[in-house]
Amino acid sequence: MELRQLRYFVAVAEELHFSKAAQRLYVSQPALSQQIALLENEIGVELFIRASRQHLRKVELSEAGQHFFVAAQKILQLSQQAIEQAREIGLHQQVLHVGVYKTALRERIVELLQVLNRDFPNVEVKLVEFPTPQSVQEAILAEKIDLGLTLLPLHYAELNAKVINKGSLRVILSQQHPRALEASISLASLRDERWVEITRSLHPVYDEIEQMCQLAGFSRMGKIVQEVSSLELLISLVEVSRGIAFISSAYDLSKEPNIVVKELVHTDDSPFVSVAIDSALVYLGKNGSPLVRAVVGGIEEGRLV
Amino acid sequence: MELRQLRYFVAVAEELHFSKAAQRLYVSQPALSQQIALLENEIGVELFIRASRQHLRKVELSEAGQHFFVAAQKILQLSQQAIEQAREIGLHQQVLHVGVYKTALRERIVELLQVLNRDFPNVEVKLVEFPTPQSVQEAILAEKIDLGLTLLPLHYAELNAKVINKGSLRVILSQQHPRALEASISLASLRDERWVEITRSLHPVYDEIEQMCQLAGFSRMGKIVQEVSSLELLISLVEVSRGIAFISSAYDLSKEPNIVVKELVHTDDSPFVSVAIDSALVYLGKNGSPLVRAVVGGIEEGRLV
DNA sequence: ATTTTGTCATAAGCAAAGCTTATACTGAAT
DNA sequence: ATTCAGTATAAGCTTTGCTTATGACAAAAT
Repeated sequence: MELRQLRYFVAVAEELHFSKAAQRLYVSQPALSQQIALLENEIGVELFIRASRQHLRKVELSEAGQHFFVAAQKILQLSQQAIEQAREIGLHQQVLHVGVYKTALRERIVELLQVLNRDFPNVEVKLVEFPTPQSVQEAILAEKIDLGLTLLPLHYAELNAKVINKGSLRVILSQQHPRALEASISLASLRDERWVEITRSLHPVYDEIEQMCQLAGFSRMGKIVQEVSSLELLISLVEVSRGIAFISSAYDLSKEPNIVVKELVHTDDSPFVSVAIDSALVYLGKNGSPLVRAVVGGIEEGRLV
Repeated sequence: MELRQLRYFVAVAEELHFSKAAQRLYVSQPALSQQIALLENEIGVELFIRASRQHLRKVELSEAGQHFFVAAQKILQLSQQAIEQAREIGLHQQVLHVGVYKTALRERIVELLQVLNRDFPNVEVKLVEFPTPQSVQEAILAEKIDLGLTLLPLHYAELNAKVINKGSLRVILSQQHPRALEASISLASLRDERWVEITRSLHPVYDEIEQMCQLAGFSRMGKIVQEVSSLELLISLVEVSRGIAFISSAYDLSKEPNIVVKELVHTDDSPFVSVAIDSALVYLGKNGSPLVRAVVGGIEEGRLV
């Protein structure tokens, strides 16, 4: 018997529905059925009375299943407590320095802080802001911070990354822009626009974007009317219709009143290779502290994303 | 976190020694180290202070590890109780009919009964004896018994088997036999002996043995001075020096005062293909009851063998 | 001091377990 | 009858865990 089977069993017992429980557990329904069957075989007792048989429309707990349900809940609860207790003792008053790329990724930052607060309540988290994605990575190498929340790609082989948000490239326009009301926008149709952009040296994927445009049949060379050093400035310039701009979907712009965000659509006459702008947790590959590894591992389990 | 990791952790915490704990768990030491490392990573806390560092000669529990140890024991105990409780409710007053091949396999029978008594105390076990290995299998097919403890090979495709004892062929001699004191015996050196044997129709591997002898360069044809219908009689005849006989290592003959058991040894001038006489639990492949499946599964886990 | 021994960690390859997609089955509703 | 909802079964693939072999490191022995 394994705890996974107890987790699965409890989910089914609560939902009284295999498919729904499977969804909740983020696994397929057959995987769930299989694990429950294994559990029942090991115990030698049917825990559920299936919907198919017995002209029932719902799954029901058998008598043995009802008792097992209570026991399983208790075991899972104790397991969780055991982990938390060990953390409380072992990580007492530890400090975790987290470097972040600007405030722009604030959605992710908030989620990360919530998870840390829930799972590692005794760890003190100190946020440190950095101006560029790469500067975050440098700070990790220099061991000034334990963990970084920043954009890929990685610039150093010594670093590991766990992607937490698969970002795609979007276009932002001023509300006054003639195309602000169009439902969809293809890349090729932007060939004659004027652009604002982050300075190339600060830009993680400047060249990749140019490449993408070339594939769509045009170049932004000479059409970038202004280069700026910060995202805030970039957004402000788009707001006042200085030009339009590319921006990652990782940024939440819903609170910018004069900005319209457009997804780029693939069309037959305008196919293109999209540029990935993934946000990720970055940390030292070797000699990572147990705390950092636990945090990184826990992120995926709690399905932050 | 999984229960396996807790089981491993408790073993190490009790032994304070990775290698010894690994032995007790029937796994290799690296597998154990790996699982403990995974557990520590998930929790984010070192549970042990390793022997290598800190000039200690023993592994020690860290402060967090000590508390986790108590919790882990409790969790494992509750898990066991949950299974037992479910069995008590679900298998209440069930009867398990176990067919066995004679009393000859008595060692295995005793072990099986002990396991059943420990893990399924509410199940009433009824033993039924059969005269031949095949008759046990027939009784399973006819659903007269739920489970059989008998010798391979299987005679019906509908049956499944779980080997619990890999038997090899041995030779028994009377204590008066001229070779009774020899340390080792090769098959080829038995070419001129006189044999007693079980009647061919009752014998599971009569032909295989003849084949094996042929490979060793001789035949028993005409040298079998008597065929009998029971093992007891066979042994008695060997005792009174009527001849010698092959017998499976599955049988315990230590209490037969006038019998000497000899392992067959491979030598360069007497190589041979050994005949397997494996004892196994046999049961219906399809539609096996949960109880039967749990029993068969539990055997391996408890390492009956 | 150097070698040997004891102990745990690491590495690489392999076997087993679990997961996913696709499909079959079963009773109920239309 | 036919469709629908819900679960089981099957087949293939991926991940996990296990094994054997090797490395690192400190203590004990020579």
